[in-house]
Amino acid sequence: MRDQLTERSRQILEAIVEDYIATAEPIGSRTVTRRHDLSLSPATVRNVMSDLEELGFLASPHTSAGRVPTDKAYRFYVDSLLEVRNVAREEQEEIRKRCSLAGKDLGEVLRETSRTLSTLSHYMGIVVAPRFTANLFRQIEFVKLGGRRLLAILVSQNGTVQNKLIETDEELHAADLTRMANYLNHLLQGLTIAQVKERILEEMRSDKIKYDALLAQALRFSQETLIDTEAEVFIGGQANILEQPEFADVGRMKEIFRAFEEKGQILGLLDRCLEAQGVNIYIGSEAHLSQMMGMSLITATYMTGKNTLGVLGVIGPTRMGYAKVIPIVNYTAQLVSRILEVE
Amino acid sequence: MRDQLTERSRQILEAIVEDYIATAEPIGSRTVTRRHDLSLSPATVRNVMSDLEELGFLASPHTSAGRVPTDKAYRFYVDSLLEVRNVAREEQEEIRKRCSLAGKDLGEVLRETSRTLSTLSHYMGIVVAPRFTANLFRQIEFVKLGGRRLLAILVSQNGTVQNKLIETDEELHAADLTRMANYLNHLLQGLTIAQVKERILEEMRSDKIKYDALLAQALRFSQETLIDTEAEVFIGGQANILEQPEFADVGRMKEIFRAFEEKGQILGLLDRCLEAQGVNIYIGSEAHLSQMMGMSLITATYMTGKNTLGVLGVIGPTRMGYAKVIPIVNYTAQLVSRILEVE
DNA sequence: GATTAGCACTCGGGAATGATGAGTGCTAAA
DNA sequence: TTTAGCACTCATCATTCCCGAGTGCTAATC
Repeated sequence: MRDQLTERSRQILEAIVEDYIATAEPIGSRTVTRRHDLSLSPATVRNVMSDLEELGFLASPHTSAGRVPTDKAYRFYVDSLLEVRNVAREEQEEIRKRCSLAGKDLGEVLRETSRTLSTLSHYMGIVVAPRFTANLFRQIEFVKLGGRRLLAILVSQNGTVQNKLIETDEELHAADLTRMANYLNHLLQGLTIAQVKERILEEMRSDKIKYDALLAQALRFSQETLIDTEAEVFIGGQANILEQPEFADVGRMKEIFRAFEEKGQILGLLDRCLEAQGVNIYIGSEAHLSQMMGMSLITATYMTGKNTLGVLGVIGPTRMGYAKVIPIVNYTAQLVSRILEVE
Repeated sequence: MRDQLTERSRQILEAIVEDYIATAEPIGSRTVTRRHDLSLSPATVRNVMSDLEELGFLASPHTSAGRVPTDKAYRFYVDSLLEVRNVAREEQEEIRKRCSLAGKDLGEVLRETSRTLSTLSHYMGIVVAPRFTANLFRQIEFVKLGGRRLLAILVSQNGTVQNKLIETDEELHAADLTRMANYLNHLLQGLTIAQVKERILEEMRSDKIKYDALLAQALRFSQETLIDTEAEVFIGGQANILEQPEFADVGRMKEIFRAFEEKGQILGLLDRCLEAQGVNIYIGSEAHLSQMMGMSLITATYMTGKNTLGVLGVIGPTRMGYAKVIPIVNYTAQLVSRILEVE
């Protein structure tokens, strides 16, 4: 791909992409020569631009309106042209301050992180909370509520809690509950939640269980408690995106907001980012999602040690300040990783 | 107030309010005579409308544009003119289906309730989750995590859970934790959370405590666990409100979305609704909130027995289908009450 | 006295018009 | 290969004009 383009076309393409990112207006040949010192005449630039259009890097909204980068152009720009900046001191400062623990619980930190991503980028910030499954099992407790209702509380190593209301067939004694909890805590010590699930299944098939109805019940309860709830997604600063001129049109805006109200829609995409470690970029059509037309997604995974926990990032128009946003996302991910490390 | 107006003015005001609710366009004298059979000429209607403007019920956007109801008119309409409809069978059906428990936890139910309110009304649905303080204490547990970190888990009668990560000065033994939990569970049995807070303070001052550092610590921990987190607010169907013509303007819309991103802003208003039992209506300026200009809020409290738990409702433009929305809000509140009753 | 017809007046919104300017593609000269 | 020149396109913006819905006032009518 790189060699289809001469050095000169590359320069011109870069100029157009950057100008368009800055102004959101179609770029004409004269504008290019005026704003960048290429020592070329507009006519020459016109010829080059015509070639670039032929190759699919540029498109014209109408005959006399200059040209606009395509998704392909942004992709080329991000892959080959972009010089990633550093995160400015003050921005580092702000991220660190706003994403700190400071007595907040995990949910609050992640919500605030999504907002921070949004204010710094001026687009939408997005954070997917760690899947519970990635955690280490710590302890399970049963609390008797009124009647036959039971609350199972599952605590993981890092202090996240999952609880589940269980309706039992018959009333259970406190002593029974203690026995069940002891049994499970012993059985599941030190495993990841994913392993816990397997161990429960194994144990259910074992002989020992066949003769002890109580333990069998304990296993069923713990299994029920572990039913995976949908991953939590925090989307921050939706209002910020309204500043962008591409959403001035109400219809477009309505679409966007509908899309993000159903967080599930975009979760599949984010799951894909979760699999690939590090920074991930989807530009417009690359996401293969109709709601993402004209939008780009920049994500980075956050992790403790070598365990990927979750993913966070920024969603904005394809005309996005990649050079600025990519390092911000990256820096934030690393910071969140460090915070959860200490946890 | 009622007697300032003759029967005829009342009819005309009602006609104007209803037409305006239906069309969102300023209503002129001819329109009134055309759409409602009052057997009056436009000229007469004009005179009446002029009087109504004088009295502050109507306003004209500009000289030749018909008239628009003021907040005062809506208030009068709601108080004196409105005939509250019943909730349609299918709507009852939908509310019941979507707000059912069906294995969901409380948060999910309330979130779905806010969405349901939104789809049925075409405005924004809003639900404030029960304050933890209103619950009955059931049990407190301490779970040791790594190092000096401790997780306190507080369970209420109805199965809601509040947990808090606590950093201790020195490492505690499991036996100590059990003793602490036993002490607290015994001490706080049967109290409401609000009472629990008081009891902890009392106990801290008692003599017994002075000679038992462990119990003193237990009290401190429980106190920390009880620090009230902000009430959870679910706002559903923000996108639905974009259908309304009054938000066609992007600037207005941006304002709204910003206002509701900071849920805290509106929480004060909702708290006021919480105090008054039953249905509450704030029309435009009545809320004394700049963000609520041009918006109305209809709420109803939900409760178990005689305990008010929380509040739910609908936010939309002042030009709102009160006759339809009020019963929907009311019905939903009753339904949610019933659901939580069984809980 | 209340109601209505008539009339002059206001004003926003939409259609028509035209100027402006940014931009293009093509051709021929440098 | 590059560039100057030129004819052409088209969105945008301001201007103008007209239309219609609406108003307030006055005088005639019930």
